[in-house]
Amino acid sequence: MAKKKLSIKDIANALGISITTVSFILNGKAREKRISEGLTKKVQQYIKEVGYTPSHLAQSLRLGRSKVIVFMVEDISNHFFASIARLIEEKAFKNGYKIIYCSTENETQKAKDLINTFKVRNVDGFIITPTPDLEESVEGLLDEGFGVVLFDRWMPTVPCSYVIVENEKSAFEATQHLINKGCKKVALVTVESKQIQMTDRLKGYRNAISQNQLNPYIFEVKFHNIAQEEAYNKIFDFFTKNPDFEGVFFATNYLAFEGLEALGNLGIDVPGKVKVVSFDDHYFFNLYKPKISAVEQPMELIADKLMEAILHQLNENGNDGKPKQFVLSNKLNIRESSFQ
Amino acid sequence: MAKKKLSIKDIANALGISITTVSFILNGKAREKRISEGLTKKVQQYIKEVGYTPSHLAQSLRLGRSKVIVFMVEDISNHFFASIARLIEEKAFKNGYKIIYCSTENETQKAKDLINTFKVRNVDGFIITPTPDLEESVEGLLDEGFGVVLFDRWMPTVPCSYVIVENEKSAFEATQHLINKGCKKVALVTVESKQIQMTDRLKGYRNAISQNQLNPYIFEVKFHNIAQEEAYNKIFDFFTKNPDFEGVFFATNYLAFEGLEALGNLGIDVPGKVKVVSFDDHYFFNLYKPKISAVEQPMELIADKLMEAILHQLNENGNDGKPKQFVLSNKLNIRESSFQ
DNA sequence: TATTTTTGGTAAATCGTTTTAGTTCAGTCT
DNA sequence: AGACTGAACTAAAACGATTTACCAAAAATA
Repeated sequence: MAKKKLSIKDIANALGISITTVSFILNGKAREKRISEGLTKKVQQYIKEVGYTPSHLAQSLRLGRSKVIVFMVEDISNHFFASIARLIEEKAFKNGYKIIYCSTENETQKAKDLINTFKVRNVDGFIITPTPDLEESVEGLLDEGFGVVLFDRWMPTVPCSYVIVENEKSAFEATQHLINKGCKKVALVTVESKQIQMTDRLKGYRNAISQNQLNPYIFEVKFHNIAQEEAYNKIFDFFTKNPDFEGVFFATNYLAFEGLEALGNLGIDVPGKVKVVSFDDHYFFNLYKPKISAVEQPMELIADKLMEAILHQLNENGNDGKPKQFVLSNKLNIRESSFQ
Repeated sequence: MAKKKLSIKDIANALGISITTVSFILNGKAREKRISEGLTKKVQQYIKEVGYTPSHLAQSLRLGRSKVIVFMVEDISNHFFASIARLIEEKAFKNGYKIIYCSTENETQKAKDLINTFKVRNVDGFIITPTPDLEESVEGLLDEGFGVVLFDRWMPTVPCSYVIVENEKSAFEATQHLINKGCKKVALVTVESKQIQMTDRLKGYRNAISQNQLNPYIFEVKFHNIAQEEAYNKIFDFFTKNPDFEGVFFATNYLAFEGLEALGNLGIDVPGKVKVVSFDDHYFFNLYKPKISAVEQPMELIADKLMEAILHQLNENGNDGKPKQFVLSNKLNIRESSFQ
């Protein structure tokens, strides 16, 4: 026996007044619109009594904004993205926003399709980890007045808000750390990707290597959530053919997981023979034996800044039109057991 | 220069016909409503040309359904829930639904608040991992005609659709496996919770123990995402005081992670001295040395059935009013290295 | 030819809000 | 007394769709 939802009209009828009056009172405009205090109290009382709440759908239609933000990431089941999702959700909620999520699998076409779908659905803003070649779509969104904030990666050619971390600097530090610990032959295992967050990590590695007059050894893997096994096999191969490394810097934690398994199965002692550092810290790195050092991204801060940036854009008044761009610092968590 | 979004009225005006006609054509009712084929084609052509798509907000308001499903779990950043989220998202999308997520932190009040918020927002359905004492709220949702599917846990007193796994059976098997491997003193480490998914696992453990005429050793930890350290400390304490166990069954993977770390730090050999099985398989159990055996839930199938159940309820025609209740089988992944 | 049926459409109500532009009535000013 | 002011509300348009009920003209039937 579904209780019918009350509408503002029901309230107005029940009290014998007009819809307009109720609406004014609901929106706190009673004073301004000269509704008498007596009536105001009476209406508020009645509303509380019957538990009326306005329809957000109708409001959205009327006001042209839906209070929905799309959180579009590479893969929502990925630990990093899921954690950010969790933090974002809470902050969004506090500001009256809901979050819809979707995963692009880092496929440009899928990202474009998703953007189109949600544009139509009257969402207000997008938080996006852009896939390759998404510049046009993002520019389109901005042109059409949607809020957009990129994260994890950005687009040098698009003047858009973003929240990223110091990939190059942290990759440099991680590599330098391996070198400081005495590694002469230090490899980088990274994904085959032209995306800026990856090329920056590559740059950081290269800089550290060349500043120490060492030779770079770069191994790129096609990495896909689906193709985990392939990644493992490739890394296994790599280590089989190059057993003389002393240090490896993994550009993502998933690569590190596969790499550690490969090293383990090859019977290579970590950290005795090979020392390891990974980008993107993970609960497991602390649990694993030996503990693995890693670059930790400031999750809470990322989420904070994402919210700040998107709210800034969605706030008609506060929005000065300028994109907000944040570059945050990471923290290299050194776990000495991986270097003893 | 924001392109103004086209409305059905714009289309009608541009072609000098009525809104009604356009609407009929859009909804594939041209034949039925006797719109001539010529005009139909012309309108379709024009719509394609200018790229018009109807406003979902307006449709929702008019039709009373929003094509939004809320995915309300204990914690979206948890690997299990995030993985289900990922699968659900895809399936929902294919059926024209969007997913909004939120985390309850397993707090009853927060869950109730979220339910109220979303009821008001005109969502169509809820997929929920219920917190304790949520019966009334869920009954309320059902009364008001929302689609509801519970998962991970269910409520014996509420006739609601659900998708769960065979907790008791798998816990039995896991415990029996430890016993088969020669463990005489087998402990259960579980969370302090009256929720059915946990009490079922407890039951399974008890059954296996008593069928083998052994003594049960049950240790309950207050577990909270936030209180990880506390869990670790308690488990550490437990093992310190009871160093003579031969087998431990962890009722969740997070407990196992903390437990393994504690065992490691105590210098207790796994699996030499203590053998371990965990509920809820995880990527990491395969990576850990030694590999850890675990009960794997059928993620893909869970997501499938969740979608099936919720769509069944949201489908006016197909809905026979009966709740769909699925109890799925798990798989015990035996990783022999943890038993050698 | 007069009547009915079919064809091809349209006007207007509706969903639940917000907001602009009034309206009514009592009191004040001159 | 007549004009004006302000207080306290309200009617109606708008947001963008769907759908019921209706209509005019042409075709079919009697």
